Amino acid sequence: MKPSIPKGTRDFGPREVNRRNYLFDTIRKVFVKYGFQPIETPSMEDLSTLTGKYGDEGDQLLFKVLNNGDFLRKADQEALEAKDSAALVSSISKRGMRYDLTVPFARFVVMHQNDIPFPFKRYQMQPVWRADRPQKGRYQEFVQCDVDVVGSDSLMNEAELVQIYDEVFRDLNLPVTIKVNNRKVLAGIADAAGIADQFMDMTIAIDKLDKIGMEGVKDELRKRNISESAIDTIEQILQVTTLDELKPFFSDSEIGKKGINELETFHHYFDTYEATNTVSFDVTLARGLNYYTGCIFEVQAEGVKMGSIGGGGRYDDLTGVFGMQGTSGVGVSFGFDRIYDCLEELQLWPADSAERLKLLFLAFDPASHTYAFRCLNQVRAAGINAELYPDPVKMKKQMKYANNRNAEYVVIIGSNEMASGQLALKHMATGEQTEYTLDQIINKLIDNS
RNA sequence: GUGGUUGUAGCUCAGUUGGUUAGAGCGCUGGAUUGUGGUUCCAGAGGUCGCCGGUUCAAAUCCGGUCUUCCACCCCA
Repeated sequence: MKPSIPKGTRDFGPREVNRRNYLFDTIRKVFVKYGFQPIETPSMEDLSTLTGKYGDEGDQLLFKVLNNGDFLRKADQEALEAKDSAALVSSISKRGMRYDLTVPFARFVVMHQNDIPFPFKRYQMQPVWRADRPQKGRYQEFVQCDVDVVGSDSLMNEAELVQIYDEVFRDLNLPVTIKVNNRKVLAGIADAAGIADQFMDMTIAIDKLDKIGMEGVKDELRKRNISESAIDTIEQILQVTTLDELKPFFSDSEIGKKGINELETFHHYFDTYEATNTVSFDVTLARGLNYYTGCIFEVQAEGVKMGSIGGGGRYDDLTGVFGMQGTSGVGVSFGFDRIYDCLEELQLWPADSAERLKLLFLAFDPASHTYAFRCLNQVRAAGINAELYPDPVKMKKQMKYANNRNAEYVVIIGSNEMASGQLALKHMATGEQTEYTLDQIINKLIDNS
């Protein structure tokens, strides 16, 4: 048979994995510096944990795991008869692949509430799965790196999370824009326009401003049955670029005022930090997931055509659905694979991101091959990563392997070297070759590593 | 989920209105060079033309289906 892998999934070779590890390490280092602790959760969750958390579209994108055994016999026979897939699902699938890391985290917090300290600061870097139609930067299996704080209402957390964004992308040399808004400000806009009941329709429309422009947004609002007078108000508000300009619109909206107040408090903390990247208030930022209730964030890479590479915000009561009321959380997510794609496109990989082979031994004949093997063990005992070409074949072939492995040094051993104990150490990049004893070689490689 | 797009050697791609044995560059293997890689020269291997079916004397080429890729929606990381 011809081998293949499912759509939207990828294999990663040594080159990719080395680079992915560099990216993991860079992100993790910042998470740890800010005091976050790692957790991991299973790839599968009970389907009941996942369904209904991401809206109707999200539910459709959930990968469901078929029950084992004779699942059709136990299936809902009515639904089966009627070919009603939606109704059938719950009787033939009790598990699903996780869709993000936030909902499993909420489940984790509730299940382990007696074992974890609050506020609980956790990070998590694991794959998630979505049955989306793949495109560039859009996969069915991809990794998210999440940091969340649960059990603290302080806006200091928001400030720290944006700092984490800034530091990670600074360390990666990837210039980004971090957009900040607040869900309560959006509610205030709906208030000001007198359409509080059409809040969702309004946010969906204005979220598209970047893409379809002001006229497009107005059309979209009309399509969603929003009145002309409300559209006028919304249009005026969308021109706003600072919090102060926004205030007059919210004179009668308590929630709007609260939103502005939260953003001001956020800045009170955040402005003490010197950011490398652009951090800007953006009234049009809405973000889809409906569980956000406070500040919201989104990260856009500069100079790459790519969807958002990160997003997050505050949710006042995410653990509520699992029976733990009144616990607030705030968190942000890094779109690992999209960031990888950006770094790839902009060629931002550090030169040493690949774990290169330090030293490769090459031998001319069987006798020197065994001799080289003894040398190899001494070198490894000193902690230097090294290999011996497994057979004393033609030197050209062995040298070629050294090139392919990107070996930094080779040591060539034949009868002469065995007799004198002086080994030829060759630096592959320069071609320079000098004779040393094995001890000298070990010292030299330890020094410059 | 809707509409479109793509698929030919390991990789990047040619391939005429349907017409002999499907090509190139790079890579790979061997040799020039019996103790030294990246350059050069020579030779060689490697393809069920994504898959299944149809039309035809004849299909990489036309038609249908399917899978995959990418794009626009939708949504999002």
